[in-house]
This record gives sequence, structure tokens and C-alpha cells, in this order.
Amino acid sequence: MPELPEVETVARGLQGLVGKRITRVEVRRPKLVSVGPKTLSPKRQHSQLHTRAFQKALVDRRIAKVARRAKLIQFQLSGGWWILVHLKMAGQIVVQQKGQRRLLVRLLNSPHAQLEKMPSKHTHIIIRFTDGTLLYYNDLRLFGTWRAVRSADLSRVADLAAYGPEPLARNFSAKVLQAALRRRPNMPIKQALTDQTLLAGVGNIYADETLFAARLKPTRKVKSLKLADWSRLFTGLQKVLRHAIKTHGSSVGEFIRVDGSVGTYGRYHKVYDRKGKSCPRCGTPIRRMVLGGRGTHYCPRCQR
DNA sequence: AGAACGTCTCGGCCGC
DNA sequence: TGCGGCCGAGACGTTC
Repeated sequence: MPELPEVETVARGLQGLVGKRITRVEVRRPKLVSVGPKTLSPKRQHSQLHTRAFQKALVDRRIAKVARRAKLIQFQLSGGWWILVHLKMAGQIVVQQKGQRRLLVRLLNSPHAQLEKMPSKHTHIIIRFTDGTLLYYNDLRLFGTWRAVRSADLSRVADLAAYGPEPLARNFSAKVLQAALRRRPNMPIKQALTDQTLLAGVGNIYADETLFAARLKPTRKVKSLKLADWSRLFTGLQKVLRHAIKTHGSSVGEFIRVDGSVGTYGRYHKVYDRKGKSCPRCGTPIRRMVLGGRGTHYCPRCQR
């Protein structure tokens, strides 16, 4: 579920953990955790050895830094270890501050969803810090991953090594964007935008919103884009991502901030999940199609 | 019933 | 026939 703006929102919300020391790690779902640069084979996932190794890598270590790369949250720990967390479709990280009486969290974004007390039946990992702060990992769909990796092995983490450029990096530009996506000249631009090895962090919502902002049809082949198209794509991409981060992301599905509150960028979606509603620019009904297996929303008049 | 914001694996196809 | 690149389908739990 979460894309760059949501993961960035979570990473920023976790900055308060820097300096705290882990005292206890409870793993209720061993299949979510692994140790080392390679992902665990499904066969070994149910052994308890890797759970113990995961706990051992974390316990008694201090959080030195929390950062984001693409859609990964990176905890740098003391003692040369990192934790790489991918929330996939439905992962949530919430933090209960020391002394905070209880934490209520909406596990689903449906209007009638109940607030649930932490930990809930969807809480699969609980990390306790020496000062009493608690981190809960919730995951309705059990797709998320927590990997403990030694610093020396970071370069051997396949997905991390393969990520394309960060769209909000200081040195990112229309030229960098063009060079990155042109590695797949025949791919529809929408699919290229969401390919993490070409460009980091953009998923379905922000690809649709970016292409609307850039007035480009999602099916356009990468190689068909002209100089002016690249320029609008670059500007649209940064504008959409920056606005989404400022509003703490889109709380579609299950995304929430670390204090349990929701992001409000969903209010500003111009095409995503707006099939049949009118285009905010020209009034034409928004269309939905399937591209590369994902729902794709666009204005048939504005985007060409 | 069909779809959901992510990614990985597998199998088929194309071209050298 | 062999190999790599490329691409689409399916799989992964669960909920509404």
C-alpha cells in the first residue's frame, strides 16, 4: 500500500526512536522476519532458529538512524546491524510513547472500521525499548518483510542494490529521469514509473497522479516522449510527491502515521480511484483501465 | 464477486 | 539448441 510519501511519513515519524535502546523483540509471525542479505526460502520460514537470530541481532542495540530508500524503511542500529522494513500492501508501524496510556489504531480505512487497541490480532511484531516505548508492527495481509542485515552485507541485498534514482534527491532532474526510464523504451510510461529498478518509490497512486499533472496518457511508450513531455513529467512528479509528503500521504487502504492518525493527500487525488467522476481540469469523466495488471486512472481528454 | 496503494517467481516468446 | 532480455500471469492473506 504505502508508496514514497507514506513511507517517508513513517520514517519521519520514527525519528523520535533515535537514541533509544531495544530491550525486547516479540515475533508473533516468524514468516515476516529474516536475517541476512538473501530472503528466506519458504521452507525454512517456519523454523524458530531464524526468529531467534533476528531477535539476537536487535536486542541491546541502539537505534542510530532511521532513513528511507525507495519504499524501504531503514533502521541503522549500533553494532553494525540494519533493519530493512518493507510495508508492502498493508503494513503499519505505530509507536506508543512511554507513559502513553493506550494506543488506539484504525486497522482499516473504511468509515465503519473500529479503532483497535494495540496490540491487536493483526500485530505481528512488538519491539520494546528500555524507556518503555513500544513499537507495533501490524499487517492485515502478512505481505510485509523485516530483515536484519549486517552493514557489510547491505550491498548484497538484491532489491536495495537495484533501486533506481530517488525522485526527490538533490541531484535529480528531468535529464536523470529521462535517462532512468529510457532503459525501457517500449514500456508504457505508467509501468516504467512504477518499476523500482528504473525509479525509486513511485507506486500506483502517484504514477496516476503524476501522469495527470504532466498531461501524459499512461499508455504512451517511453520512447515517444519529447523534451517538453520529460520536462512536465519531472515537474509533475516532484510537485505531486512533495504535496503528498506535506499532507502525510494518502490514507487509502490501511496506511496510517506512527501515532495512528491518517494522511490527507487522498483529498487531493485528481484521478486515482475517481473513475466516472469529472476531471478537475476539463470536466470529462475519469476513465479506468488495467495496465500491467494495475488499475490505471486518467482523463481521456487532458492526457495525451 | 472482484478488487486492493507491492513485489517475487515462473514460464513463454523473441532475437542473436 | 542455447541464452539472455523482456513481459505477462499468478501467487502471496485478508477484507469489504
